[in-house]
Amino acid sequence: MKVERQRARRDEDKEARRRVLLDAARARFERMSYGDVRMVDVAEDAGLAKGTAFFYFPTKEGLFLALLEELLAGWLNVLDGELEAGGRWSPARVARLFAQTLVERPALSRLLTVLSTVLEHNVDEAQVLRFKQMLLERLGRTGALLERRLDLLAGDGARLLLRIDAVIIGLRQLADAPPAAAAVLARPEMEPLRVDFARELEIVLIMLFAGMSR
Amino acid sequence: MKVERQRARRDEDKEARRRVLLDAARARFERMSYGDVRMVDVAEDAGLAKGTAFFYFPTKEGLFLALLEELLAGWLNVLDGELEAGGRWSPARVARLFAQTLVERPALSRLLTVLSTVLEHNVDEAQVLRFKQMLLERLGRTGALLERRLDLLAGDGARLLLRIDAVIIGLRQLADAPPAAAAVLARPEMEPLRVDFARELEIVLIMLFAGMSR
Amino acid sequence: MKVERQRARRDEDKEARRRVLLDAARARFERMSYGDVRMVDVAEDAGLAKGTAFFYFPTKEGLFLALLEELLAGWLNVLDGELEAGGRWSPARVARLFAQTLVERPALSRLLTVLSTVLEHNVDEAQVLRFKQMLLERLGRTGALLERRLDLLAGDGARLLLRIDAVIIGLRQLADAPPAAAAVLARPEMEPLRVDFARELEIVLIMLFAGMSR
Amino acid sequence: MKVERQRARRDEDKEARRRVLLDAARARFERMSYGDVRMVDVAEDAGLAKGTAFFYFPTKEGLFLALLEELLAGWLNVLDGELEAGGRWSPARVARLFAQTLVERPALSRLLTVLSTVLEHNVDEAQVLRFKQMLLERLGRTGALLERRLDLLAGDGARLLLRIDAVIIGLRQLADAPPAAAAVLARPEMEPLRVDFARELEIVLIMLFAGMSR
DNA sequence: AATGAATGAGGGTTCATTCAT
DNA sequence: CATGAATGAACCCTCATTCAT
Repeated sequence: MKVERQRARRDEDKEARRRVLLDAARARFERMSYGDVRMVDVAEDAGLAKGTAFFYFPTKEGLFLALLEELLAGWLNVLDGELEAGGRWSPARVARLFAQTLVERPALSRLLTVLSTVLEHNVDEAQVLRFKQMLLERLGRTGALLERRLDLLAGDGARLLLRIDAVIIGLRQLADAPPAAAAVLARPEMEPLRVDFARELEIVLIMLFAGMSR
Repeated sequence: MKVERQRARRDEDKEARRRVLLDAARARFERMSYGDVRMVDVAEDAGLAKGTAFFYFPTKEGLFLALLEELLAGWLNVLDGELEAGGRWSPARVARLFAQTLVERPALSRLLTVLSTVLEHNVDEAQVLRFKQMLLERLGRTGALLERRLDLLAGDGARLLLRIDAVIIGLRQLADAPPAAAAVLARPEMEPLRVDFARELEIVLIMLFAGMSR
Repeated sequence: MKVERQRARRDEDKEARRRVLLDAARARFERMSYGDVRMVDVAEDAGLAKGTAFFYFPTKEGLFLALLEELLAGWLNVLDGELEAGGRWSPARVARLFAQTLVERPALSRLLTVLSTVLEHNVDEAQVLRFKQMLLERLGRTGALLERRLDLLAGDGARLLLRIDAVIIGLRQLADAPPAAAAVLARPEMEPLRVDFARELEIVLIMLFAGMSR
Repeated sequence: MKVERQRARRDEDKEARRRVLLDAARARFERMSYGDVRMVDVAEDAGLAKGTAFFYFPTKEGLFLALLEELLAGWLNVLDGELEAGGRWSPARVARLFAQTLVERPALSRLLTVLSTVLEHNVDEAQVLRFKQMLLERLGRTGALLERRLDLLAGDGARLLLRIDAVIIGLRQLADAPPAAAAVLARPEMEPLRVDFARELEIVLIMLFAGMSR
């Protein structure tokens, strides 16, 4: 029990600890709901004691907000990379890009879902500010690429991304049915109410793009 | 202390009890978050004891799911009434109709937000079934009207409504910023991240409609 | 585990529950420090579940403040009874009365010790008010008796009782040495620093009385 | 971040470190309760890292016990100086001396209050022994002066000081009302329960002296 | 000596839900 | 039906202390 792990003295070591914690948090979150993830478990998965986790992240919300920040930035990086790459871009291709990359990142869309309902509570303004600033900047950057690829008016890109965000959040919730709901939706007659996240996202995005083009 | 209130013997009396409970629940929910609403308070607002509330609604989630059911049906009724009424219908007018009627029903969109994350947990399958069946039917009905007013293909109406649902959920969450987030968003440079629910909903719906027309 | 005890419906039954909880609290407190007493244990000693204890007392502090209130009132009752009884009263006899009755009530003086440091925190003003009002009234009553028995000026009785309270608190703390201190005090040369609560209280009270007489 | 501060090699340097820590501890303690003072803050106020503080003082209790030791010795020094100085000494003058010098040292009386309840826990016997020996000796010295000034029997001085200690502790606690209690005491009718530390101490000491004189 | 990561015990409180009366 | 006791799971975070570096 007293097996104290090697101490992280250097900044890079500390960064490594954050990494492990973030990874552990994501791993758990991918298997269960936010509420079911317990800090003790995340810490232990990371090979640390409970208190140590709080040394690196001020609160549970802070930990997951940081995770969201990371996942979001990573995703936007990928989007940027793709969008910058040459080739012909149709709205459909853009939509597919969004849908596919998101399917590969289930934790991301699910975290977006709890951002305003959970993560932004019990986190100090400073961290929220940092998050929003990152968001603002990245929305601008990716938005600009979108404007080019979708032939939008200047400034419409970021706005569109915000709307895409809303659609992601909404569809994710519709698609993630709890057990009881899933059972009901399994009935044949309920087919019209079933939502396949990726498929539906792609469709709605295409609709959105069509509606936004000049 | 032990003054037992009059008992509801007839079905209509019992129905009245449910009414009062639902109204009390809505009133509280309009002033605070779902988590902050306590069953004791709802019961007492309704002039009943805590235990009695559980006689009429099996769980807290059940109570609010019933409330959502009611609000949703009421809202769709209004939509139906409007959409059936004559006059010329442009996508913009439909969008405005949705946005305006929703603004008048803040509890509705906020409940939609917690439907899959909260309400459908801890509720028996029977109630979920009832809810979904109602939803299915109403989506069909209102969907048909939409098809007419927006000149959609047969069957697209219900699908569109589901997508509208997603947009409502997403925008509502983006618009409802917790204190810390609200403070950050108040900064001038954060303007691009601010979301006005009604305004944005109207815009997105118009985009959606445009993208869906044949 | 689900052995639900009989429910206290009538007020007298509820009063009985409070009794049991207060007794359990006192029993534990007599064996250990305030901090070491855990609510779970008190509840279980009382044959109740943890949550039930909080039904009867809002906080741990509230429970012990109620206990102090009771012990204090009981003690003052006894004092009143004795002081009212005929006979000749010398300051020494009064002092002895205080000392002896307090020795029989170890929990009382120890609770007085934590009153302002612990109990009056985390208790709502209403309960504090109730306590202080009781104290005020009882100080007046017992104070009047003291005036008669010690031949004091009118009004000096209550004031004297407050001072006695201070002395009780101070001596109790000096007398209750923690292990490490007790070990040191056991050394022969430390004799001058040892304090026997009852003995010392009696002496100091006599001094106080002497200094207060007209 | 890793800027190691200069090391204290010579004994006088180490002594200086202790000084700074004690001063920092007192400064914090004067602004908040013992429990609210955090070791990290004390250390940082002293320009040291948390761990370093524990190098100079084994425990938090140890730090504050050392502080009490110092304050107490300083106070007794002052008392001695005054009592030794010529002039005529009445009990009232002695009482005033105690009260006034204590008012100038709020931390002292408040620390006396937590001596047996907190400080003497979690401190090794050696430190307690040192403290008690100092106390014993100083009580003897100051006691002797008191005997002279108050015309007491030989040996009564130290005993009296112990009793004064008790009175200080008790009155300090009665005088320091927590918020809720302070609010209640502010009511006009509660006047009889209000305690002004200095004023009351002076009075009680005079009573004590009167009661002790041969 | 100095540092600051690492540890982990520690506990009161809320509230949905149940069920004896 | 109504009531309101009774239940008990659930849980984050602080902070004194240790000790690897």
